[in-house]
Amino acid sequence: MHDIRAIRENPTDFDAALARRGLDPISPSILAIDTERRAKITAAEAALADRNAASKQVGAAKASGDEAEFERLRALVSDKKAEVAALEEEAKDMDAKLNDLLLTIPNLPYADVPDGADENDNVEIHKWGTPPTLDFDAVEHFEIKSVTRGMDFETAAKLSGSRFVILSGAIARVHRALAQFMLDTHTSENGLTEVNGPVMVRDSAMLGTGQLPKFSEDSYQTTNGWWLIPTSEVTLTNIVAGHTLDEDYLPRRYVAHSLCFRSEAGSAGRDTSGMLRQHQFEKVEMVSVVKPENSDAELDRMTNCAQDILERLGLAYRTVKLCTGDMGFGARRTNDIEVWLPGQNTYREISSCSTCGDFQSRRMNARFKRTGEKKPEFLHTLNGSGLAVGRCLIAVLENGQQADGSVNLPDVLHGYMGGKTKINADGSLG
RNA sequence: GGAGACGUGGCCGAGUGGUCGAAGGCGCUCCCCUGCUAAGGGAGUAGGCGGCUUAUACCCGUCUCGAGGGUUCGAAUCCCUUCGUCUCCGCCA
Repeated sequence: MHDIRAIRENPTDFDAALARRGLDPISPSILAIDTERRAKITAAEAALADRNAASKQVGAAKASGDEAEFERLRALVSDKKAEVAALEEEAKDMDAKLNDLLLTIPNLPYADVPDGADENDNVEIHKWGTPPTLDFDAVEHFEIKSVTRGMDFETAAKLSGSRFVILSGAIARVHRALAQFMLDTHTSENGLTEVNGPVMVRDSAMLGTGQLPKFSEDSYQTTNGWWLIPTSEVTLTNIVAGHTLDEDYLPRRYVAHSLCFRSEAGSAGRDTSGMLRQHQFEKVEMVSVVKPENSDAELDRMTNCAQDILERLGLAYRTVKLCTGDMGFGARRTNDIEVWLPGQNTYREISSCSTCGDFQSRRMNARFKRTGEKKPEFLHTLNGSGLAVGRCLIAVLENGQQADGSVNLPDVLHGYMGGKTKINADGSLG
């Protein structure tokens, strides 16, 4: 949600920033609505002021017992009623019109975000580790001999259709271990507060973080109107919706492990094999709520938290700063972390860390008040995966694969695996 | 699922049709007094929107007592809808 006053003051910069996202100038139509809106408000309020003044005199006349005057004023106020109602209606319509339009406009990229059309224009800003050198041809995760039995797409399709999977045995265990490892690391080492919250939310929550009104097709909705969250960013960020926080309550840093649901409309044909892109998946999500002056540093901190998980797992990755054309709706700047997948012989996204500035907090009306200051200010919100659990499973399996079809597990997971260190070629733990 | 109660400012809590954006208390800010492990006195203290403006400073207008709608000349106060909270019963992981 954009500040209409900022647009009013500098429409040229606003359009220029949106142009970097490939959008046509929109400030003229916004300002036209805004101008009319303000004219309507002024007119409606003037009429209201008249009515209120007369109404006040009605009370005085009644109190003094002047019945004739009372009746006269009463009629006057009554006459004003229709006029006021009509003007208020118009003002409200224009306000809604402006609001509806503003809700569909994406966030403005920060100046340092590189221009570009798609992922090919993203800029690498960090690289860690070396892809494993294998003396055999690496295969994709679902082709690894020890994995096939515990990763069943056919049976899942029978139950639910495509883009679902049933994990079992050692694979399910590694998947669970990864989620626990991530949560433990973030809470014990990185200072995040663990949260376990709803995966079904109202419209207002989805509006707050920006999934609605534009992207309703991307998510699922229950018959009674709840949305299945596409990410627990929705749950975590909306914790502060509608609140005015004390300055010393900040920063808030949350982490949650949750199911996520995505329709993947528009992804037909992409990543159809394996469990890279599912309708239902698990993710450990981080959300930070901070003061404006701290959000840049917070994005670095959050990105480091996500990278830290991969480093502890010993997985090679690179971090890219997304270009304007590849950034999500609500982001001002986004760092994607891409993990090396030997089976695909490339880096694939496993985390996306974004700062939204005050874009979401304006939608949610989430503010804070500085000590001693009168005016509340909008918070800054950030979100990032830390990490996508399913994709991390893929990475662990592909990077740990051996010539005989077994998989060596990262050291940090051994404690979560009852001391087991590998998945044997037959699928058992060893 | 059934029955009932309730939703007021940062917090607690008065207020059942007009003088209420709203008593009182707590908290917080400033000032005074006092002087040592404490207290006393005074003042101030909601937000949104529109206008004015260099201004997120004043000032003016307007809206907001969970939200939306209605009755009325006029609503925190009456009615309806809705969301939420609590209590009892039922059911249940």
